[in-house]
Amino acid sequence: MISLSERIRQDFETRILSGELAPDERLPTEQQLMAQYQCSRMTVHKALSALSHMGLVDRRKKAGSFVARPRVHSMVLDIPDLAAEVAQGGRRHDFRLLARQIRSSSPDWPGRTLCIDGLHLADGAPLALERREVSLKAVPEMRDADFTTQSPGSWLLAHVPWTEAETRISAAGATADEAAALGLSAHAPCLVVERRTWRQAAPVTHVRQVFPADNYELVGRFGPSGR
Amino acid sequence: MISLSERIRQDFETRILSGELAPDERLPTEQQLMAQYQCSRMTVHKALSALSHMGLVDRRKKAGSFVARPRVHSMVLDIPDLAAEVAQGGRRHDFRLLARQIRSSSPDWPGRTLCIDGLHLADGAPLALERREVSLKAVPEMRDADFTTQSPGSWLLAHVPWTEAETRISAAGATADEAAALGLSAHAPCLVVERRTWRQAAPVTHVRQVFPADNYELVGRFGPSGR
DNA sequence: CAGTGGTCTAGACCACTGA
DNA sequence: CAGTGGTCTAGACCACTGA
Repeated sequence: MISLSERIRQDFETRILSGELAPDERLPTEQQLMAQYQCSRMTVHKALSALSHMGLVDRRKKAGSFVARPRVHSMVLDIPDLAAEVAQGGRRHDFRLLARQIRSSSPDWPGRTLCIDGLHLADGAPLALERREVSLKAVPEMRDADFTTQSPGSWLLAHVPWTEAETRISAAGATADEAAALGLSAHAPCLVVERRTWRQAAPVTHVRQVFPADNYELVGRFGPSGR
Repeated sequence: MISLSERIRQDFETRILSGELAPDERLPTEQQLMAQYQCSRMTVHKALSALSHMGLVDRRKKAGSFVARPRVHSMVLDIPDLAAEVAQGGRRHDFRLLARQIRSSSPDWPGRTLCIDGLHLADGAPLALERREVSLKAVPEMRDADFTTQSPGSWLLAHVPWTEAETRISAAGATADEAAALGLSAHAPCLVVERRTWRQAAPVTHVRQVFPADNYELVGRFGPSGR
């Protein structure tokens, strides 16, 4: 059973996405909607406020509420932990540790950092090559963690609470080292996902994951069915 | 001046992201927060409800509100129209029409489709190669549109209201044709952005954009600064 | 069964801003 | 300056579910 405010929100979402309400068209005022739906102002306000938050409606004081013009496709992209994502697809995930070293302080990284190279495998086949730096100042416990069974990403997800993150997605040709580790020919096209995370403006980790093309893609949706 | 409910929301966001409140830790009840902030229940409810919507907090009846465990990094990726994005970066955008034809009905596309090949240029340099199919059944007016000045993407954004969309991001080596059009060597790594859009479950357009690697990247953020 | 969150009401005051 | 949306209050009833 959905709430009345959710029904009002869905009504207008449907009418906007169907084109019945065109961009720049004015929606009824909250007063009119109160009469139409026989409910209090807070209930219609919640519905219109949610549409405004979604970017489907622009609300302006005195002027009213208007169907927004589509400008960008803002897409919600879920980037889960690789181990979780592979497991959800019903495949077996393994992480093979390739190298591990501790580096001293650098301009980018105050304090010592743990540098980890590893390979993600899905059902035994190479999925992605990962190079990660972790600040031991931010996460000292990681020095003694074991990555033969658990990937550094999974470890961090389980041991470090919420962080701020920036993700960059690009393409690149595999370097000689990357090609060798992934079983590709040199310069083979790859998808590169790079993520930096912080806690309180202090860097926690920086990871670069290289996926052979045609082996991985990111999918995002926008629309009423998508939520 | 921010509202009280927004301040409450930010207080808890900060405390969660800083780690002061650890995953699974219980937050105060709405009753306790009413006393603490000297406000009504609706005000604290709005704040906690927003945190729940953001995924930072899990709320369960009778049990209470708890800091959520980080699982995925859901990242909001804005994929604007290329012309608008280039212009925003202070560069000049041009679209060069390479081919245009009308195809008859196919299994994938009921009704005739308009097929457009073109090249996006930023300050005169190739930015992306685009191949697009548009359903003339859904958008008959497009048959007579002029794409020497405006790209098909900009035209659609201006003439077709909200759609549902699915975006896929992957990497691929340039085909011979793509390489020639973009001035690359064959098999050069490229970022591929593919988007399908619908209105009322009827396909509107399908576009595949190929960006030379190192020429383009997608950036998304998660965190308190990001909103 | 009692505590908690989800929703709603009927009112209020206010800031903003377009007619 | 009057219409509109933003926020808040003090209450209510209810569904859910863990102690």
